[in-house]
Amino acid sequence: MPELPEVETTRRAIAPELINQTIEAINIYQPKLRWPISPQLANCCPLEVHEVTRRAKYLQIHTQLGTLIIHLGMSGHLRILPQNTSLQKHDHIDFILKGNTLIRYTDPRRFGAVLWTQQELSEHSLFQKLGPEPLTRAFNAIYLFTLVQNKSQPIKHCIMEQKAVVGVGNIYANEALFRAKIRPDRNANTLNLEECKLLVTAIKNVLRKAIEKGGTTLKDFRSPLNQQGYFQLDLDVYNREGKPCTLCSKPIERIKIQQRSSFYCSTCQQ
DNA sequence: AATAACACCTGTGTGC
DNA sequence: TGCACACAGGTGTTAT
Repeated sequence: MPELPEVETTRRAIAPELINQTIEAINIYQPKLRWPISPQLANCCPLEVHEVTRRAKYLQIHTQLGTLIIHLGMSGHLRILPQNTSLQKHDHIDFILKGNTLIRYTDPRRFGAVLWTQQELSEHSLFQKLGPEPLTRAFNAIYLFTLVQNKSQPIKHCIMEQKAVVGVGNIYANEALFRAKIRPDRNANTLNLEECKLLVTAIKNVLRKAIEKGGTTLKDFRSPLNQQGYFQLDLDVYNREGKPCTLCSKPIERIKIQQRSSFYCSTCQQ
């Protein structure tokens, strides 16, 4: 489900519920996520939340004792619910707030993670190898052009790896490459500076627009307030195999790149 | 060291 | 209906 726009949409929805509030209890129903949930997690309450931030696709809930780190994996989501809401299949964790609210973590495939750390986040292993945030000046054409020089892999994989840049997943990688008019299977080191500039701009624009629209709801993405996203209405190539290109009407093609479905227009993208 | 494939897990859709 | 298989918004680990 979640790439950067969906994670950011989630962050914006839960932040007002959490900031300056207290998590009074954490109920764990299923500890087997990507990494087993530490038993310590249930024992650290009450937690006073100071701030809710995002780095790449990770949510960071900062408290007086440490930080909760949440990753939604492929199918995870958070919801804001009244405390009497009954549990359903795949509900794994409840964060019980003071008052009548809880925040519930649900994740059918359990590729996501909920971690507790008292480390400085800059020293945490999860954040060591991440590239720059896409919506900052650190992610720019010269940076990407320099990095791409010794990359012998498809450019689509390069921008999805969370090393050249973070937050880009399969939907937005396809969409950004279409907007930049670059084929997803181009070897990264064949991009010239101008193409890097177009790609950087396309990534920034597509992510900004998707955040504005509350993310992409293909199937089941909902914000914690149960609102769907609307960026799927703006998709040019993702999941549009055989449908006409929005620019030239030629049918969109689908290929596999590093095991992931990749969609492009063979006329508009070079 | 860089790159590609695999693994984790459940649900859904398709074709026989 | 049932079954087998492909596929799904991610990423750490293992193999090449």
